[in-house]
Amino acid sequence: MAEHGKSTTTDAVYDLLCRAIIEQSLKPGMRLPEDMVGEQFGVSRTIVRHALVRLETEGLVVSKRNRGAFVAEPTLEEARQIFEVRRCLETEVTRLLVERMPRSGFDALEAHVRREHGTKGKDGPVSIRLAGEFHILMAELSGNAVLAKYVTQVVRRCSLIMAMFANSHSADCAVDEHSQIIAAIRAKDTDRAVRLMEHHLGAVADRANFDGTPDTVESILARYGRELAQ
Amino acid sequence: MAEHGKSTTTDAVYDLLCRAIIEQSLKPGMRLPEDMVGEQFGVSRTIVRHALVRLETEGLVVSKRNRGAFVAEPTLEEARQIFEVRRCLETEVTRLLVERMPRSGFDALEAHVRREHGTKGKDGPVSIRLAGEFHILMAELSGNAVLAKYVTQVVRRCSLIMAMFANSHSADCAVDEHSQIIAAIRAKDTDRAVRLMEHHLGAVADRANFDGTPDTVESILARYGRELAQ
DNA sequence: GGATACTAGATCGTATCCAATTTGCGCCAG
DNA sequence: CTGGCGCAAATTGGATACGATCTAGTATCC
Repeated sequence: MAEHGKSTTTDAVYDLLCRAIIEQSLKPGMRLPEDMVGEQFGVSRTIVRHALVRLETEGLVVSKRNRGAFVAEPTLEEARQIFEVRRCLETEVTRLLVERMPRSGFDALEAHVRREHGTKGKDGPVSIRLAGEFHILMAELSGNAVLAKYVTQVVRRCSLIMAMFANSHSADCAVDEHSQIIAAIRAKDTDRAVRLMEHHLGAVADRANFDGTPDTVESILARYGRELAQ
Repeated sequence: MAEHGKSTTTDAVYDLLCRAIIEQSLKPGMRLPEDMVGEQFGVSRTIVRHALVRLETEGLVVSKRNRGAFVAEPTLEEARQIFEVRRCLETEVTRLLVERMPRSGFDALEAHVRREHGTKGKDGPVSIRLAGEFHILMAELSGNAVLAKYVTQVVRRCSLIMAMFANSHSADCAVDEHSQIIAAIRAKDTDRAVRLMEHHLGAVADRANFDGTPDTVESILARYGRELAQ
């Protein structure tokens, strides 16, 4: 977040942890002891704490007083709230893009969709991350940096949620929906684009089996099992 | 942000700095040397840096590499973007409140409006803060904590912007608009409530003389003057 | 007068220390 | 064998000192 200056050490640690969490290398609920993290990355505890503070303000980790930091475990209620905000923000992004898509915007979006197709059927975490980055790219093209930052945060938390709740046949089918959204924006059809985006996000949320299915016993036990296995 | 634990020292420093910035005791562009801040509050630089990291991620301060932290000076373009996001988020809050305003919600809102009336014509910074807290209260009543957090951040940055750009007859006239919004929500008139909210935010933005007037020479000089006077 | 080199000041990052609190274990009583 | 009590270990929260690094402003030289 340092304005123009090169990436500071804190930023590097933050980025690494961020990616590790989103790709589910660090699983939800897992502890992040400052000593261990600092030792692994070869930095002091101070830096790790700074990175953890940032991750906490963005909702990817939660820290319990005098107990340390943990990878966030969003509850279903939190997940619902996050998706609500995400729908709100991304429909705005869609509206803005219909109005003012920058010149090379469509090229960038279609290039990304091609990359998504490349990982079709491959391992889940990476395709979840790529799917999220499509939405982040859209937000950045909107020209509103503040909006893009919030979309980035929300999409990342959604990636974490998807990693927790998603069924095996995860987010692949969404790639076609991405293409449709691009087409609607290109056609300057605001209503259709927003409707597609809402449907897309609704589908993503459904795929994470929200409404209806509350926590099953095995999912809870699986989570506790992971924590134990740590 | 610590979940249930008591407020840690970092939180206290963060809150103090936050209020000081919003009430414009710390003026935009002012330097925040870690030594000085820590000395004034009686805490070590470690704590101050944590608080500054949080304030930076929320956009209230910017830190330049090896130069330290400064109170943010939003440009007009940033201000425009922030207001765009704010309108998006707060119309969503309004829609949600029409659907699901909690029981004691109207009492809380009207009590706040009365407090705003109490400071009518008094000093600007405090009434700017109160006006902002009305919107934050609305967001909290929406029942979506994530949405409320983002609204809080955006409103705070708007308070900073208002403090920078607002003319002398600042935000007092907005109190009546607050009452009208409450009435529309109570009547479950979504369209009217959203329209009022958009008009209200538009009026707030106008009051900060956005569109049309770019930076005047005197405002720029005033800012540099403040920085020099530091 | 303008460009370069140098010094002063601050931050960034590290290492180390102490205090507070939580956890987990053992011990003991019933 | 079960339940509660208390103590010790581990970890975070926080403070301080020190070196490295970068910026800014000054001084110098052409």
